[in-house]
Parts: sequence; structure tokens; C-alpha cells
Amino acid sequence: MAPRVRFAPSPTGYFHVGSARTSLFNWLFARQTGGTFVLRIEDTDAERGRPEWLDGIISAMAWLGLDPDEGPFHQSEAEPRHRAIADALYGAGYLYACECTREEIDARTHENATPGYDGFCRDRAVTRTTQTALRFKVPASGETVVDDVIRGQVVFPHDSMDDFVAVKSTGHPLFALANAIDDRDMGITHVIRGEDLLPTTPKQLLMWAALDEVDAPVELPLFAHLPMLVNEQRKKLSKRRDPVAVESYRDQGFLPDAFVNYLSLLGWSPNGDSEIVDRATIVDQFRLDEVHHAPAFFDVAKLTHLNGEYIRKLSSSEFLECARPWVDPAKAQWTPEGTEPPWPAEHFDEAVFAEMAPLIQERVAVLGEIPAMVDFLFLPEPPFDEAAFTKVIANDERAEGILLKAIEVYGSCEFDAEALHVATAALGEALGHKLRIAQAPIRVAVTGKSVGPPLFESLAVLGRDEVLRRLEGALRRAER
RNA sequence: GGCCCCAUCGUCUAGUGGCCUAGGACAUCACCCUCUCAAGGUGGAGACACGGGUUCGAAUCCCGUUGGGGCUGCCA
Repeated sequence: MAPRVRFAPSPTGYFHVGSARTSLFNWLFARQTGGTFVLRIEDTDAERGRPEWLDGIISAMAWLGLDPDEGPFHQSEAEPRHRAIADALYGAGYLYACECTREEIDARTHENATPGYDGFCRDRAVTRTTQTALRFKVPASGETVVDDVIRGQVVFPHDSMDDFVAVKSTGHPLFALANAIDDRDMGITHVIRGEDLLPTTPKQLLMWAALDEVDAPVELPLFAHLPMLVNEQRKKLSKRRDPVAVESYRDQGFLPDAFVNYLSLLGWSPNGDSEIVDRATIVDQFRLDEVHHAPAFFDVAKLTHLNGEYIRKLSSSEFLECARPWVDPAKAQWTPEGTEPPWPAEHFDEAVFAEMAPLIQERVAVLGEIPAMVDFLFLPEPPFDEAAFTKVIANDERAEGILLKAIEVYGSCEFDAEALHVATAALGEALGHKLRIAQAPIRVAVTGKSVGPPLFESLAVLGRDEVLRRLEGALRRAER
């Protein structure tokens, strides 16, 4: 039977990198085995879900190329069935009514010092009302063994498990119930999810066995718990402190293939000698049972490096296309949030950018770095980096001579990159300067910065008149 | 507190009893290349948490210790 896996996020906020990893590993397993990848939205907690969050999940998955074969299904739509099954479970004695409030439980816990439900109502035959929750009666003795694909057998003694709530007092079915029912109904064969769910697994196994009694028996899926993704403090990635929104990585200019490649390296590694591997290779080589056991630090520095490799591998036309949202958003398919080009849209010149692009392509690690690297091409008065201006022009007595000489030479020389290179080297030499010294004030005068793409190509693209204008402008500025 | 998981360079990992004086990648340092910055090249520093076993032989198997993490909701 072909495997069926599901990615079952609850729509609480933006798409989390941990979710992306879980989703990816499910997707990889499905693609590799010829199985089916199902997307199920666990939206049973109506108070917390919001429609736009669902859109966020779907668009982020699409961006990463994690296409579901089925879904999105909404768990909330199966609520009538969940309620019916809950009634059956209650009727068969697997669930019992509990009238304890959280406060009462906490008060008793204080005395016992062991958190969790104490089974107060378990044998009191409380009548089921709109004030009572339904709890699952965990066997008093024995143990439940989770046979995990990644970790092997994990044993949970029943006396360490409390009687968890399956149905709220409102009648609303909870994760512990709905999740198991849906996995059964959808014929899920492999549950691949984060390790944080491992402690709930024995409860779901118990639930599964009970469901086998009140509903048609279904074969238990295999479980695989992926190691956590952690921050530098080795704590589970948190929405509050850590940069975990997949959307923000897209907006910064990470490439989906690079992001997927990086994510795949967290807990898994390719067979070959390179860790730059395309999707097909990952699908082919991925082995669920070889996934590493230990938590992995989500290292943005390494992600960034990998992204740079992917950017450099792009063809020229691909790079142009990828760059468009950052340089010419009006003509792009989508626009990165929170950033826009520093130049007025009408000043952008596609041909000029295309000419410089190959030089930019090998200098950026994320696409979001592009605008700052080419702003001088589209800004009539590019802002000066004051520190650079002061250092190489205002406070360097060599600058004036170089700039004056450059104005003289550039006024008549050929204006292509190679000729400018030769001319600049020559004018520097005439003044007794190495090219590295001679180019510095020219670069700052023309681009406003001390670092950037190769100077002579930049000058050629800008054109003689504009270059002369800026050189003179810098000179005047230095006199002030 | 209880239950559970985990443990190779700072980080991600290779390693499945001898091929390991532990390999690669990121980060870092030095040098080379060089019009700046990148990229690239070369080289350096850098790890099997600890203690017991098992074995002719242990990073690899077992036990313990220590350390880290997760869960402990009428959230998922």
C-alpha cells in the first residue's frame, strides 16, 4: 500500500521554519515512496485561527514547492463526526465526565506536588452535562510502547500518564481525539512530526485502540519524531525571540531551493561529497530512518552562504528574474514586504541593471542586498557614506589631485570599462599612486560608497557626462 | 518535581567495532589573487562530555554520571 502522510499545522500565526521542516520531511517521504502528501489544517480551536494565517501557510508552502496532493482539509469540518465518535467512546466507557475546574485541579496538585490531572472524577460516575469535560480513562497499570521509526521503541508507563481531556465542556472535540480520528479516516500510514509531540503519542495510541472498538478497526500508522530545531541557546525555536517566519526569509531574498536544501541538512545529510544537492537528489537519497536524533541549530549564517551559492548558480536571465521584485517591483509577480527600492520607480533602467547584473550576481548572498549595491545607478544624487567620504576625500590630501586629473582624463578617453581601467591606472601612476589608491576617491565620488561592484564597469554604464558631473560635485562638496 | 528524548570541532554533520594520528561544510584566522567588496585558491586552529564495563580492538555496544532539551492546558 502506498504511504499516506500528512502535514497538520494549526493556523496560529505565520509559517514557522520548524513547520517548514516538518512539512518538507513529510513531502520528501511522500515523493520518494510514491505516496500521498495530505495537508490538513487543525483548526478545531476556533478562537485562535484566522483566515489570513491559512493563506500564509498555503503560500509559504507553495513558495517552497511543497505541493500537497490532497487538501487543505479543515479539521473543523469533521466536527460532527468527532462528536459522534466521542459519544460512542463515552458510551463504551473509554471516556468519563469530569466536573473539575482548572483551579480545583491546581489546588489539589499543590498538595500532591505532581502536576497533571489526579483522576478525581474517574470513579465518581459524574453525570455528563454542559459543565463537564470528557476525559480519557488511561489504564491504571501497564505501559504503552511507541515504536518510532527514528528512535526505536519508547516506553511510557501508564502511571505516568494522566487522564487527558478529549472533549471540552462545550462539547468541542480536542486534538487528542480529532487528530486520531482524522488520521484514521484519511488512511494515514506514517505520522512524521516534531519531537515535541512524542509525549502525546502514547495517549494517541491508547485512543486509537479505543477507536478500534467503537469504530471500524484501522491499522496503526508508523510514527517518526523529528528532532527539534533550536536557537543558539539550544531552546526550541520561539516565535517571540527567534526569526522563524518563513515569509521573512522570502522577503529578505532567500531562494526557495536554497532554503529547502538547507532545511534538508538539518537532521539529514546527502550521500555524496557535496551538501549542495537539488531537490531530485534529496528525494532520491532521503531516508526517514536515518534522520539524526539530536536537535539542530537553525544557522542563518550557513543558510545565507548556501543561498549565495544558489544565486551564483543562476543563469543571467534567471538572476534578472529573481531580482525583479527588489529592483522593479511594479513589474514583478510579487513584492517583498518591508522593502522597496531606494530610487523612484521611473528612474530604474532595465537595460542598465541587466548590464551590471552579472557583477552583482556574484556579490550578493541574498537578493535583498541588491538595491543597496546598485542604487547609485538610479539615484541622481546617491547618498554619501559620510565615513567613507571623510576618509578618502575630505581628509586625504591625495584626493583632490586624483579627482581633478580624473575629470581631465575621463573628459576625452574612450569610455568603456577596459579603457577606463587603463586610463585610471595611468592617471594614478602619473600622480605616483597605485591603482588601489587612485580608484578610492573616484569610487566614493561616483557611487557614494567605498565598496561596491567593479568601478570601471560602473563608470561605463553611468556614462561620461554623469561621471564627470559627480566627480565635480564631490570636489565642490569637499571644499565646503 | 514526574515522564520522555538527546550527547562527534563554536555550528550542521560523516562515521553503524578495526579503513579514525576522526572526514566535509559554515563560521573563524593567515596567506594568495585583486580597482573596492565579494567570489575563488592554499593553509591553520578547532570535537568523539565524563566514568565504568563488553571486546584482541570502541566515537561506534551496555550501564551509570553529568549536561542540554521536550512534555506535563477544557492549545496543537
